[in-house]
Parts: sequence; structure tokens; C-alpha cells
Amino acid sequence: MRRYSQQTRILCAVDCIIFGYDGIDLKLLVIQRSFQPFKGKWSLVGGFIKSTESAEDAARHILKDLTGLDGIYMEQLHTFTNVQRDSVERTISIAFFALIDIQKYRQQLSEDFHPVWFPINQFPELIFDHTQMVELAKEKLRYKAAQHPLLFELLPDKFTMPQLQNLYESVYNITFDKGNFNRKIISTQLLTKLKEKDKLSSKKGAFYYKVDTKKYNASAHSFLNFIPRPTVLSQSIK
Amino acid sequence: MRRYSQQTRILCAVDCIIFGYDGIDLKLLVIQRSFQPFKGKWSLVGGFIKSTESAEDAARHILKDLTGLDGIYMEQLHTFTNVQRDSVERTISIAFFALIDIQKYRQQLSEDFHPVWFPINQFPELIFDHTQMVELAKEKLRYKAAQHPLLFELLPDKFTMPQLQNLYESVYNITFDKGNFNRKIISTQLLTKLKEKDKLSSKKGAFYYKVDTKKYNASAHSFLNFIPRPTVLSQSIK
DNA sequence: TCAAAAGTGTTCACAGTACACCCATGC
DNA sequence: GCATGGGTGTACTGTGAACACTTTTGA
Repeated sequence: MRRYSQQTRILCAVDCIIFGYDGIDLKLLVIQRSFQPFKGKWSLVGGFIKSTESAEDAARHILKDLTGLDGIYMEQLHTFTNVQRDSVERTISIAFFALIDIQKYRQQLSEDFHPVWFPINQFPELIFDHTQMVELAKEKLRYKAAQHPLLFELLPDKFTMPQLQNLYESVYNITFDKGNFNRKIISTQLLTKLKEKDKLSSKKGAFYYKVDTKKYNASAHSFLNFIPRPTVLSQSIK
Repeated sequence: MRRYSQQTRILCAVDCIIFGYDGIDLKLLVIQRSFQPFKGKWSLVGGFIKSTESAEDAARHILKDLTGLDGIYMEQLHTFTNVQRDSVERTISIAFFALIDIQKYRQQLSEDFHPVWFPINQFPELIFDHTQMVELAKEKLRYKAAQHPLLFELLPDKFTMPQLQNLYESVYNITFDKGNFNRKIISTQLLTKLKEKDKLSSKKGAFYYKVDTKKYNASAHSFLNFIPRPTVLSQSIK
């Protein structure tokens, strides 16, 4: 029965799986702990939930402290509650995954941590069940980005179609036909074409686009079907 | 920093959003509390997490106690952590949603609770943030069942195509063309056609099908696209 | 024989794919 | 002018939607 007074109170943490994209690979931000216990071990960024804040508040604070950025895309991933998951004390952890523009991040390095970006497929061993958290976050990112306009969060304010296509190709490890990709993205009407071109990666130059914030916010929850469904039978792997 | 000893310990609960289907409507199972605090108020089934069990263990126990059933479909929905959500004491709640075969359930009524099935669109006011939990669970059920073979969990071991179609129509509140629906379901190859017919709802009778458990388990995580995507523009509402 | 529900067949439109082709520009 | 990457045009194909049609059987 619900007898409050007789129940166990449990230590509650949040941990953040932070993704970034450097133009080539999808990256994961982890920190090397500079304090005990487990000093020197790699870990996700995290912290304990205070009595005055929700898990979302806690995660936001952590992200702000680490990156200096407000308004980072962030959502609850899963809550990890195995009795043995934390070897110091029984702790449950509410995991969040976050997407940030790696360029904005670079400008502001927090000194309290020692954060390092690793390619999403080559990151070091992490403490506790953090590796499992990352794997789940990767799955969820792929799952969700297949139908929702999510990956824009990883790009700068203006970006080109080839850049966007590269991002999708990195995330899914498949190649897309550029013509079909362009048309599909354009057809969502979520982007505004700018007059300016990026001339760094080609002679002709590629037009910049930016997210149409109004439409983006309005459609963030609807289905968009960016990625061909893996219908179990046929899928073109890179 | 991660100083374990100085941190707040928090009361942790699980709450279960239990769905059933009676052949006509999607139903929600709630209990009327027979104990203080909030005696007489409607509430989701729940309980506190013990120091010796995970949230999943706790949820499984609660479901078992309530329904007498093992192996119920169940998954984590979301963790609710607002500081003010529980008016007795700051409590976080890990919400689970569960799908059960309402027929099996009927055979075994637990006396410890006073459970009542309500139609999913007409349930009473619930304590704390339980209404919000139910709304989120409805959303997730619709979202997930659109692509995963999930709704079979709500049906008896053998069922007919018209029954399955009715279930989908209740969940999404749209009507499907029976021909197209049949073909779509058959094409998944997840069902085995039985020789037996159900003759209760028509003169001709409809063949029973059962889930091919092997294929079902294998494909539970792949995309199946049961429901036409609401492409923002066109959708046939009942 | 007729009504009612189960189940099949057929047409049509359109989205997704593949791929050929044109464009702009630096060297 | 030619190589390179950006971008457009187009034909083909398979899936999903619409709906007409056949089947079965109880009353």
C-alpha cells in the first residue's frame, strides 16, 4: 500500500547523451572525471537531482554549465533503475539525449569538466551503464530522425543541402540519391532558401538554407518519413 | 560535483497505464483508492520502488497482483519529476504502459484494489498528474502501433480480421477499407490462418487467425507501417 | 430469395527510385 | 576546356486507396 513514511528514498541522477556533428561524423560528448570516485574514467555528463528541481531542470542546468548554451534540443530517453547499476550506492538515472550545434559549442568551453568529442562508433569504455545509455540513444536518434525533422538541430543556422545529406548519410550509414534527397527535403517546406552560397566545398557553390522556425515548430510532432523504411527485406547499405 | 553523501534521496514510484479492449472500445484500468490519503479518488495503479527491485520489477509485481497475469506487455513510458506533482511528498514516478487481453483479465479479479475499466475517452478525474500520464500513453500507443505490431497484445489468442480491424479503428478513430486492411495485415506474414471460423457476428463467419509467435518476436522492433501516415494534408476522419 | 457481413479483384494515382542530363566555376 | 560537385528532368515501378464485385449462410 501507499504508506509514504515507510518507503525507501533513492538517490536520483540525470545523465546526458550529447550528440554533435562536425561535418563528417556524428560525435558523442563525454567527460573524463577529474574527481573521485572513478577519477580518470570516462563518463557521460550528469548530476544529481536536487529537491528543488525536476529532472528536466537538472539536465538543462548541466547542459548549460557544460556548453554555455540555452535552448538546446533535449528529451527524456529512458530511466535506468537496475539495483546494481551504480556501484557506489543504489541510484536511478534519468537519461536525456541532447543535440547541439558543435560550432556554437566550440566557442564556449567549460573548465569544470574535461569534455571530449568521440566518433559515435569509437568511444571509450564508460562507467556504470553509460555505454548502454549511449546505444539506446543512438537507436532512438535513428528511429526518431527517420520521421521527424530532428537532425537540423545538429547543424549551424545556415547549411547547404549537401551538408544536410552528409549528415543523414552519417547517421544512417547509407547513401542517398542527391536529386531525390533534395526534392524530399524541399517538399517538407521546412526550409527557406537563402541567396547566399557556400563555396568552400565546390566550385559551383551550394545555396544555403535555413530552417523556417514557424513551420518547424508547428510540424515537429508530425510524421515526415525522411528515411526509406527498412522493410526487413530490402535496404541499400553503404 | 558528484558527492554522493550530500545529495537528496527522493521517493520513487511506478504508475501503470493499463489498456484493454472489450471488442468495442479501448479501455483504461483505474482504481478507486480504498485507503488514505485521497481515499475514494480515482488513480492509476502504482506503488513505490523498493531498495531491492528495479522499476520494471516493481511494475511487473503490481500488474501481477492486480491481474493475476504474467508476461503482460509493458514498457517504460516517461518519468514524471515535477517537484510539485505529488502533494504529500516530493516523489518522482516512472510511468509504464501495459496492454492486456481483457478476457484473460476478467477471470482473475484482485480483491486488494477496486479496479474499473473506463472508455479511454471518458475516464474520471485522476489524482496528481495521472491524467497527463494517460494522455501521454494514448499518444504513444497510437504512435507506436502505427508502425509496430503492438495491438495484437490487446486481443485474445485467436481473433478474426474484422475484430482486428475494429480494434485499429477504435484506436485511431478512423475507418479502414476492409479489403486493403486484410491485405496489409496478411502481407506482414505475422499471422497464421486457422481452419476455424467465428460465426457470432456474421452468417458467413470469419476465419480465426493467431499470431505467429516466432515471426512476431523477430519483427517486434522493425517498421511495419500499419496506419496511413497523417501527412498533415489528407486524412479520412470517421 | 434476400440481407448482411466476409472476402477478392481491379483500376488508378502517386510517391519513391534510378539515372541521365545540364549548370556554374576554379584551375 | 575540362573536371568537379550542385542541381534538374524524366521514365519506371510498386504500394496504397477506392470501390465494384463475389461468396457464404441464416432467416
